[in-house]
Amino acid sequence: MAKERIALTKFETEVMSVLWRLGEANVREVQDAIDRTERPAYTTVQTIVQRLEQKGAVRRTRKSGNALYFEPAITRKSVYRRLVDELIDLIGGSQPLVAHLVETGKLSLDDLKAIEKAAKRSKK
Amino acid sequence: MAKERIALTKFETEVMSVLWRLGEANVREVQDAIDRTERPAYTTVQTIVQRLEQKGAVRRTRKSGNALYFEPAITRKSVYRRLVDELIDLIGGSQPLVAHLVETGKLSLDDLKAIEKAAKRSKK
DNA sequence: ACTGCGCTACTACAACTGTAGTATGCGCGC
DNA sequence: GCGCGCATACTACAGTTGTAGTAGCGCAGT
Repeated sequence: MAKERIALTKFETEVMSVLWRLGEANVREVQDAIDRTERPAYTTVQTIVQRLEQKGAVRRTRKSGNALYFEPAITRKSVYRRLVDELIDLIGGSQPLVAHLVETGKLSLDDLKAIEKAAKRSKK
Repeated sequence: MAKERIALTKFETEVMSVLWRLGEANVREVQDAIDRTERPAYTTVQTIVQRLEQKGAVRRTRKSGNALYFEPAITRKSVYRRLVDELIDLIGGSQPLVAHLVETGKLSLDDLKAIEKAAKRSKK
């Protein structure tokens, strides 16, 4: 699957990032992995994970002690695609998006070259 | 100004896009310019414009008949920057973002080259 | 001057989000 | 075998967002 049209909020996406990184985790581990000055309460993270479960974005894998473990049920790529598509829509094309990145210094010409090279390599 | 940290929703951004394009418009014109199968009600657009006004993203310019005209009070670039920054944060860097674009075919190598060229030109 | 129609201003509201508390259950250590 | 403590399940709630209705005012044409 991973094709599902699941819409994630910002925070939900953040939690998914953690799960993609860790592969599998319980709520406590997710909370610990969240990188913020003001870390959300345990139950807050829990709620998010629950919502993700309802949406079908994560699934339970096992139980250790009385703690549940979760893993992603959708791919990082499918989520990124969605986010990127939305932004492209808003900005009006991927070219303008990248142009904007370059203009604002978020991306250097060297970066572009590196990406090009990598792309060429993987293409063939 | 245009430096303001104004957060816009998707729909608000859509309306801003129209205003950036038209330069100035009344609610009716904005509604007409919105490109959707299911066009929102006049009053819906009106509400959004009002919220944008409250947020300081647009300002009234004049009155014609009894219709108000609005113009953007923040720049396209500042809004894009915000959106892009958020996405980059989520994805973890602008390089991965562009790489993703290339991978998923949203951007061709030729596009990259074109951008590079344009960037080089404007740089000097 | 009057009236009708369009526009604004105000109000409403349900769904979604971020945030967290409470209650209860269950496994582990003693 | 029992209780402690952490985890879960459920509930709550305010702010935001998309969506739109209604009331009423003020131009524009007669």
